[in-house]
Amino acid sequence: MDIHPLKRHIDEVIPISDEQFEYVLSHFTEIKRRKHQYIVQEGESVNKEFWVIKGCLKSYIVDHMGKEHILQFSMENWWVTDYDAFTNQTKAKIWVDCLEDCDLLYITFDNREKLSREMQEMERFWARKTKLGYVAMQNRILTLLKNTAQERYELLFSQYPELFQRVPKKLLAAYLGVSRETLSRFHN
Amino acid sequence: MDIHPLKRHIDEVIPISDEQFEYVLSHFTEIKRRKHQYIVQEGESVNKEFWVIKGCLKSYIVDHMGKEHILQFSMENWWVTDYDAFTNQTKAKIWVDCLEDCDLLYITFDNREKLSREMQEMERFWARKTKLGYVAMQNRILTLLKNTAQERYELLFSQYPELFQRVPKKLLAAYLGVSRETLSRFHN
DNA sequence: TTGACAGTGTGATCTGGATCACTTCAAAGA
DNA sequence: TCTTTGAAGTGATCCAGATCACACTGTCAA
Repeated sequence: MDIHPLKRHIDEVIPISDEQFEYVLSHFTEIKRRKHQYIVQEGESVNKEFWVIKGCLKSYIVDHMGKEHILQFSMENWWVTDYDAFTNQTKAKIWVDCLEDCDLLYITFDNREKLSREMQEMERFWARKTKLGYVAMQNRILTLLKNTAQERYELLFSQYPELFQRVPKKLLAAYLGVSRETLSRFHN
Repeated sequence: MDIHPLKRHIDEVIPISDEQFEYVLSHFTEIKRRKHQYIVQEGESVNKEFWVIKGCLKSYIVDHMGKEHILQFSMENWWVTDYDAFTNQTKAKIWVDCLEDCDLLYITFDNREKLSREMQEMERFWARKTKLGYVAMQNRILTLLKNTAQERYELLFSQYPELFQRVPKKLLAAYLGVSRETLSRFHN
């Protein structure tokens, strides 16, 4: 019998029983979104955190020149929302939209708080996820400080080769902080 | 009577009783370090997290050209360690050293785990701190992607004017990802 | 008192990567 | 089918910021 992908994901950090997982899952809602649809829009309040069952999304801001800067790509098993707006319950400063048709699970802010209070396992699970995210952000800062554009490109390629199959190169450029023309001149 | 600065700091997030705080504090140790001394060294294992009572420190890496890249400055009321090494119990990839004589409190990894298990308030306190740190890292990434060197300089100045009094400008340059010569030509 | 060494400023030059302009190709819609 | 739109490559030019070189000042230790 199939294990739910979210259970498998949680088990990697903190093993929980089937009963516990059923309870956890009852706090989530499944939704489908099509390519080009938004799940977070700048200026709106954000009371959902999403988990990607299937698909690929981008989180980004648009600067005053109209240029996109990508904060994160989210594929299968990734969590995504505007964490600033979500954790501080303020208005979104970023956009999150689907690069492909997506199957998603979401949990509301209130349900997340509730689950965290009720189950120390989930509190610890999310704490651990946030720590790992923090470290990942820190490493990205270091990469921006110490590596050239081409080195950053190659690092991304070695870490997430599947991204290069699924995402247009101009978006990779917007993630790496390079122009699409310069990125197009790399490697090959 | 004086409130302990760490209690004041925790209370800002989650109010706790004096008795609870006494218990929390019993898990910390106070130490003093002089200017130029390290509290975290690359290659060593990291089983302490520090809280700054007084002083100023820098966390940084040294790249293959011998150039310093600063991840963070830590002043009064800041937490600091190599979080990658600390949370994953691996070897440090960064250096942390004192820019001034420092008074510090530290908690060991085991005591932190213990406190988190025993007091949901502390688990929540640290969870919240990590989330705020995550958001701060994210904003720094966005700044590196979308702002010019001069804009980053001005943003830093408006956010942490006291840094400019306490820290040599070449270190601010190493934090902002600019050469010290270029930084020296900004503003005045 | 006298080096030696930070920290800082500033001119001159160089360069990685941005910007602009155009082309080709493929997929999507009417 | 035709047309429009987006992805991607590439040449030509430009520029923010790096690098190199040097000067000036203050501090600290022998």
